Amino acid sequence: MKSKPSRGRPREYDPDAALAAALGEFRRRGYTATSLDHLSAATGMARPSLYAAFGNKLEIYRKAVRLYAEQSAERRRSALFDEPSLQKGLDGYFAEIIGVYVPKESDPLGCPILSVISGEAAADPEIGAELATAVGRTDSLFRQRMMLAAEAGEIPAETDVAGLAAMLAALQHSLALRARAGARRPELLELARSHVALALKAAGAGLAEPTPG
Amino acid sequence: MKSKPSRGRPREYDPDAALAAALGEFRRRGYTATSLDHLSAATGMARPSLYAAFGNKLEIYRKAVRLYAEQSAERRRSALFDEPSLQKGLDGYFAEIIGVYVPKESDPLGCPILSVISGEAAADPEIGAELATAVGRTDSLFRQRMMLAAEAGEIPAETDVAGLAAMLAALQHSLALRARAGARRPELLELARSHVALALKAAGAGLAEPTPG
DNA sequence: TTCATTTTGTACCGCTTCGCAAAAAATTAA
DNA sequence: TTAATTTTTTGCGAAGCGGTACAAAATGAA
Repeated sequence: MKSKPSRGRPREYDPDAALAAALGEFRRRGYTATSLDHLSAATGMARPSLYAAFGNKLEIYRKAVRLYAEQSAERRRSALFDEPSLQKGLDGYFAEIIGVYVPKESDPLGCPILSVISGEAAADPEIGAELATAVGRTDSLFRQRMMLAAEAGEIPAETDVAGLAAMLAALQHSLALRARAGARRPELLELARSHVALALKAAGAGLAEPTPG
Repeated sequence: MKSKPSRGRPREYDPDAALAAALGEFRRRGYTATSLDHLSAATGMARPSLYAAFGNKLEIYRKAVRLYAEQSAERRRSALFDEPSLQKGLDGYFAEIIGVYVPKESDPLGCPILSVISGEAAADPEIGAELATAVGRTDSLFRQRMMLAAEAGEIPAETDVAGLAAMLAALQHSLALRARAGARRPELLELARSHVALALKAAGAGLAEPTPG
């Protein structure tokens, strides 16, 4: 990670801005349908510059996604873990997610990963691995939160933690898909609220006595 | 729908078999990444024949999907509605779904609709409409079944039917995605079982007294 | 000034894409 | 046999694809 190579012609683009613009193209068009020319136009970088800076198309996508994930991960984690109430934490988490899946300035675009590379995942092992990693990340996030909830007595200790976590992951998968199919924020927010409420009801949240400590 | 045009050179292909082969290509490669040459090789039909028989790429996909939907719809409907027990009906339905999403002879491929055109849905309005239609079909299927269950007293009459149906649709969306990410049958079957169990628990199934009539 | 270094812009590579025109082949009807 | 009809085959054309070679431009260092 060289910080500032002082020699040579200074670059005219901002790498993070370029990656953000690239991700926008991928989200709108899908992975395969996005060409290097599209990326070149969206970033303002000539194709060779793009290649020199980030690598080939898959690497551009991966770097763009990594940047997006890093930028949004903290907000999600905070919504989920810094809120004492489990229900409020989940509602906040999904509100955050929906805000990304349905950008204010544009049509619903869904998830930059789930909604974009699902079509290519079966044919390209590298893309398949990318998708599997994303799914696994969500699963483990929810499992962590559910285990904490079980320890804190927010849900009964005998709850099927993995099943409950999977049920919440399913909500996320469904939101991504519905956004991709054109659903708007109010519809998705209502869906998330009722799904979370039902999931917590299934877990027996509120029926158990909180354990001290 | 002309049945048997007796005149002219007889066609050498079976239209339904060709569409099934085409759908296989779409499922493996994704919509955009599947070229007419791929379809030509898979069906054994030359590109102009393909074009003359089914139309352009999108029409080929649509016709292939319609054939698939017609062939699998009856099995799903039967699993869901012909089984008196709600839980068994749902378990049978999802077992059926998982059988399609993870074919025995090949790697997991996911849903021929949800997993294949998600990437293109935001850029192409026609494909977006195709995806929205598929999502809506699943929603209405589950809503019908839940309303019947409420009427039959299998779940309390005051149940949030739409929310419960959406929760089951979310399971289907999640199964499609997980299959696309490489998940195998046992994992998905276990996931479906626990999701259905939790959903019915949330609905309060079994806690209400069945109403006669 | 001169050189080393880095980014940019032009032009091109071989290959694939979708779509179609036109001819050849295979059949039935007259 | 001849004509009419339908499908298959061949081949093309204009455009697009991912990727790269190479020279021009812009900077700091010597």
